[in-house]
Amino acid sequence: MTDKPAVRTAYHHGDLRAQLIEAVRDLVERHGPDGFSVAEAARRAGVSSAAPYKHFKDRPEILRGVVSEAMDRLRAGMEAGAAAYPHGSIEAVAAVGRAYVSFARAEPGVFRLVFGLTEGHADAPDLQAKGQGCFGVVLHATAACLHLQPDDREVQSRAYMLWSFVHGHSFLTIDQKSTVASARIDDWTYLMTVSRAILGQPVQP
Amino acid sequence: MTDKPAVRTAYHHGDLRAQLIEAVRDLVERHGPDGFSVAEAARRAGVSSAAPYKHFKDRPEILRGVVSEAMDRLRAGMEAGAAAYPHGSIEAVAAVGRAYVSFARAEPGVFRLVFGLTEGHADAPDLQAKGQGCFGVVLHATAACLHLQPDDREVQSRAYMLWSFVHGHSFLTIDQKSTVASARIDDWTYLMTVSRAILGQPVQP
DNA sequence: TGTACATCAGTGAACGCGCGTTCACTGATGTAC
DNA sequence: TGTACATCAGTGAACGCGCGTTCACTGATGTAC
Repeated sequence: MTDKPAVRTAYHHGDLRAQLIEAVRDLVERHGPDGFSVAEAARRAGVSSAAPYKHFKDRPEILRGVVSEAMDRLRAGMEAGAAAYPHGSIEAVAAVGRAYVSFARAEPGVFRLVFGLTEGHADAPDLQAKGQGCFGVVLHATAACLHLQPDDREVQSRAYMLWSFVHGHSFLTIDQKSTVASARIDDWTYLMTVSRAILGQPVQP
Repeated sequence: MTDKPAVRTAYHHGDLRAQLIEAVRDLVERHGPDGFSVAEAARRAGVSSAAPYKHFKDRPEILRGVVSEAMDRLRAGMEAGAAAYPHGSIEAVAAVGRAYVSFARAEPGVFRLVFGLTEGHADAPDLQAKGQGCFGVVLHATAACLHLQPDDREVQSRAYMLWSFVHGHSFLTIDQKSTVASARIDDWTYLMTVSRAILGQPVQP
């Protein structure tokens, strides 16, 4: 009950909490969203199987920790993508999508976990807020491109279309379903084509 | 080793194999892709926990059975969707997408399983073929709409775009992520808008 | 600087549980004569 | 039609396993005086 924030690095272990999250992240990556156990994560962090319970209430809470951390990275990637191109350009929109797809490709297990969280009910307020934050990046890039405000109906619906699209492509890619369509083109051409198709049409008044 | 095909309905149990698949389907629906056990499925079917092994080699094989059956239904739904509108119309394309989204909404757990199968490695040839069959429905509707052949590059890439889109929308819907975008419009308007955006542009020679 | 004390991260043993899979078996069904 | 036999779907008991979680504990660290 001190007024110090929870900085407290390097206590006994160092930073077990962060190491557990990293261990779980890795396990999820290797064995899928449900392919991890608290025991295995503890083993990897070099602690007893009871130690994790000093940092997390139960198994789902650990999963939520992993998701939270992953969403931070996803958002950072999307923002970096947008920032790499002129504000308001279609390229900036496509780059946000590219960052999304890259994340999915780099960490398919975690990506699946982020969007398939059923056990640790994903309706936790902080996760909900982070999701909103990620969509906000798409929303702003879209708004800038259309010269409208982010809360405009037209912006909302076109941003959602882009999101659906990129989300679907991400999943099909990591599930290797995209090989079903034989004539594949590269990501960037693809994202630009779709962004143009969705943003390039006249805005209805 | 008789030359009879494996018809053999109503033996001892009746048709345990089908009942097990149905039980697992239901469990996956209730508890997610990994939330089922062979034991629980057997219990539901009213047999001992060893009985399933007379019909399936192991746990993953049961899952593959569920996926196979689900893909049959998905394809049938898509074909029915296409058939409900004039051949070559944009409506027919949108209707294929609508069937896909409906399937995801009706059976989110199974839908996730179909596309996230990691354990029972989804590269089984029969499942691969069924996936190809589903995409074929999109491909044919797209080809008819563009007055081109299904193996045309342009058709392939536009069909894949449509698929990405519908696939993403399906996932976002069942994950309730689509509520993040506040200004939601109804499915049909949405599917028609996107189909037009993707198919309505001039075909490059 | 030194001492006494409070804190709390991590221990290690234990629990009860349900699981996947195996095994030798039983007994209903289909078939050949 | 009746009998003998082969088949094989389903049984029930058993196995070893790893899991999630709990509990009383210990001992290193930070802090107050």
